[in-house]
Amino acid sequence: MGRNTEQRDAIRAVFEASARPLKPEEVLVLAQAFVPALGVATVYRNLKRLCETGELRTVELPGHRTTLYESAQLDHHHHFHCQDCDRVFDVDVCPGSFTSQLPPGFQVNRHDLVLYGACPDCTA
Amino acid sequence: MGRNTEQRDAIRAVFEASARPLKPEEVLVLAQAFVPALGVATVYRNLKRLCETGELRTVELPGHRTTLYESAQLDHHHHFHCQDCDRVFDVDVCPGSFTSQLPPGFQVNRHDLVLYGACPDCTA
DNA sequence: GTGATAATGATAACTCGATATCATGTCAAT
DNA sequence: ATTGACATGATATCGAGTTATCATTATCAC
Repeated sequence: MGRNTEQRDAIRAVFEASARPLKPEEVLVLAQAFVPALGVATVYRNLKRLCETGELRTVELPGHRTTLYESAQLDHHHHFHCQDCDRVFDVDVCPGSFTSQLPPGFQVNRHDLVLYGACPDCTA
Repeated sequence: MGRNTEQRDAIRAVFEASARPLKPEEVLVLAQAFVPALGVATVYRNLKRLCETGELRTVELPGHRTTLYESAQLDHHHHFHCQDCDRVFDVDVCPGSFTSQLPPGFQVNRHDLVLYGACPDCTA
């Protein structure tokens, strides 16, 4: 169980080359540069599998109808969502912990921050 | 243009009584306590309308496939999502703007912050 | 190389939130 | 009370995203 296929390698390559989380649809298009005949089903199958093996992780962004995926090896970071082109970028800003500013009893394990606005391509 | 209906009043009442953002489906069920025959289409029509009149606003939360709605009279705030009981709380913390910390060209209009952890009830 | 079988690709089918349709009901100005 | 425009409710429809089906292909242990 677990054969290596060129399709899966293509999908891995796509995530190594990407600076931002990707939708399944984007993965499909990008990976077709390596394997033109790649099909949708294979993309979904492999995204699921690569998450199970810990190579990828899911990213859930507000307002996005679909789940995005990114390499699981990335450091803690947040996301910038361009309201014009709808792409999502990784950004390094982080507001830090909030536990001290919350009412007693609230314990923060994790936080998600999403910035919305215009990316450099769309500002121009 | 603009008649008052008991359906719309019921939907208003639901939001006044709610301490958290609601899905259209939740609004439907809750408002049916006032108007049992209330239909889905009416909920969607009125959510849209109430947003246009400025009474409600939309809230987008990660992991939610649908748009949520809340009263527009609430001050700027963020949300705390309890991972145990799955409830969403309003919290007053705010990380402020980030534009200065971003690469040039990124322009921030808005941000969403979601904290995940345990609420007072679940910490005990 | 061979063969068992895992993986793929094309496509149909499904999910589910949201919208469109349209006959019926209701609000409110008169 | 009348009436016409607006709102409603049941249902069909839409559409994006995802999954299921299944015949075909490709991987890899041997």
